[in-house]
Amino acid sequence: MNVTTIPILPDRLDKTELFADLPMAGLADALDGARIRRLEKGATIFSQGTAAERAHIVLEGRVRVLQTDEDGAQIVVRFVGPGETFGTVGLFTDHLYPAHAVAVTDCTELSWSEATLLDLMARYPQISLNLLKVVGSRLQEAQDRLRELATQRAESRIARVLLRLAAQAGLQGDDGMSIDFPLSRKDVGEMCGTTLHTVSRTLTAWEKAGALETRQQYVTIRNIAEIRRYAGQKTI
Amino acid sequence: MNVTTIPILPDRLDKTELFADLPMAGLADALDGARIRRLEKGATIFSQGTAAERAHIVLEGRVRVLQTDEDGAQIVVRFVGPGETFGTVGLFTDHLYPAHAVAVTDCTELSWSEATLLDLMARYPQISLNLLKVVGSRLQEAQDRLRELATQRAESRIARVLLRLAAQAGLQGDDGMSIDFPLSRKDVGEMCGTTLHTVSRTLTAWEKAGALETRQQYVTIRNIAEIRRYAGQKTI
DNA sequence: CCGCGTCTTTGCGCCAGCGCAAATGAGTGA
DNA sequence: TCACTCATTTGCGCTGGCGCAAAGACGCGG
Repeated sequence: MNVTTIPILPDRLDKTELFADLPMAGLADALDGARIRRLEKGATIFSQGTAAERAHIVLEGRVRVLQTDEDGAQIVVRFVGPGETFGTVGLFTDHLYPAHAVAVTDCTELSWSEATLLDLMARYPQISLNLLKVVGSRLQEAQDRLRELATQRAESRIARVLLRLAAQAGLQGDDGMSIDFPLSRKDVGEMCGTTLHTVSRTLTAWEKAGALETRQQYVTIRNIAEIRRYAGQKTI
Repeated sequence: MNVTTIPILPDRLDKTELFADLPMAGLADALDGARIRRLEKGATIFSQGTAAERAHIVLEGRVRVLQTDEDGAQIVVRFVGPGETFGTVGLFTDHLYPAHAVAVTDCTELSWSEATLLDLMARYPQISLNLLKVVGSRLQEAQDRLRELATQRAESRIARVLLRLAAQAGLQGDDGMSIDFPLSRKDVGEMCGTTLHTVSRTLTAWEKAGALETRQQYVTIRNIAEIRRYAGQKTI
């Protein structure tokens, strides 16, 4: 391990979902068993259906997690940002990754083998609780999305995707809140069960209404209250 | 506690998702802290948005878990059967039940207070692993449903709901596999994001094709291969 | 055995948004 | 700077299945 990075890391681990609220010894042990990697934009971290052997955390950058079905249809499960955990569910179920993970930007990633993680969990039970909280929150979010997809129209689902991304990865600037990673119309469509065409039409309309601004692959929300209005809109 | 029920229960607890693979002492401890209840058909077990204070297991009968949104739109999250856990995610996230739970048939239910469960988890780490497996599986299933809802047509989603229910609650009879609890067209619609009308039309068509039989609130699959065919069907 | 509430079926019209297609614009590597 | 690739926009026609409405069918309680 690189001497210069060691002093920084325990502190950063403490700010991750998985290792929050651990005693210092636990952070040190966790670091000890970690593998650290730099990933270039576009790199595949793991593929759907392959053996799930490691638990992962993003330290820097952004990772897209997506599922494919037999017909080639894709959905974006989520974007994973600094401090967030991904690729762990498979360790506790069928030992297969249920999705693909790809670096959207250059990333720094930490990971632990299954044996190391189980050992850490046995020694520091807080990790189990953290993991339950993570998986539980993901489940609640998935169920919210299911309800949206089943009951809301495309426009309001698109608005909700933007709000969710802004909450997770929004940078407040003086011209509004911008989402800090490249996000195509196709990504948004695959996050809310519609086509890139519908997303494009909708965003163009909102841009004309002054609620947001877009550059290629980037979105800035100018008027978040307006977006909330689109999101909350009844079917009527 | 009733003397006659005690000798039976440790054995049955061992067959639940949550307490599988525990040492005998753990089963006894778990039983010790459990509250057992009989519930009549139609009884509400907990309501969405109220404080989540207990973890639940169905011993007998069937429970419907459903979510409502502000507009009154509903979705059925799942049907919970014997041995299965429900209402636990809230304990690890925001301490609110994320859904309603209602007895579909007369039920026997066990439950544990949060403090008791945490204490059991500390003493028997296997419980944490079991819980992670349960929540992880639910998450995977939710994500599969999301993908279906986003990419498949109504007919194939209806077929998949039937297959899932048959796998979970199917009784093999000589005339086919029947789902062992009352299931209305509305339930099916709310499980797969369509209306009871579309479900009715679709099931009628399948019944005419000889793939299944329905009585009021009950479905028997006569030809499961045919249903799989409907499920796997491309968009074309 | 009758009445009533609930579940189910079925007809009909309509429209949100998909599928297809093509043009334009932005970013990148040589 | 040019060529090429990928993202985005926009037009147009079509249709799955929703919304509405009303008429059976079932089963339960009295």
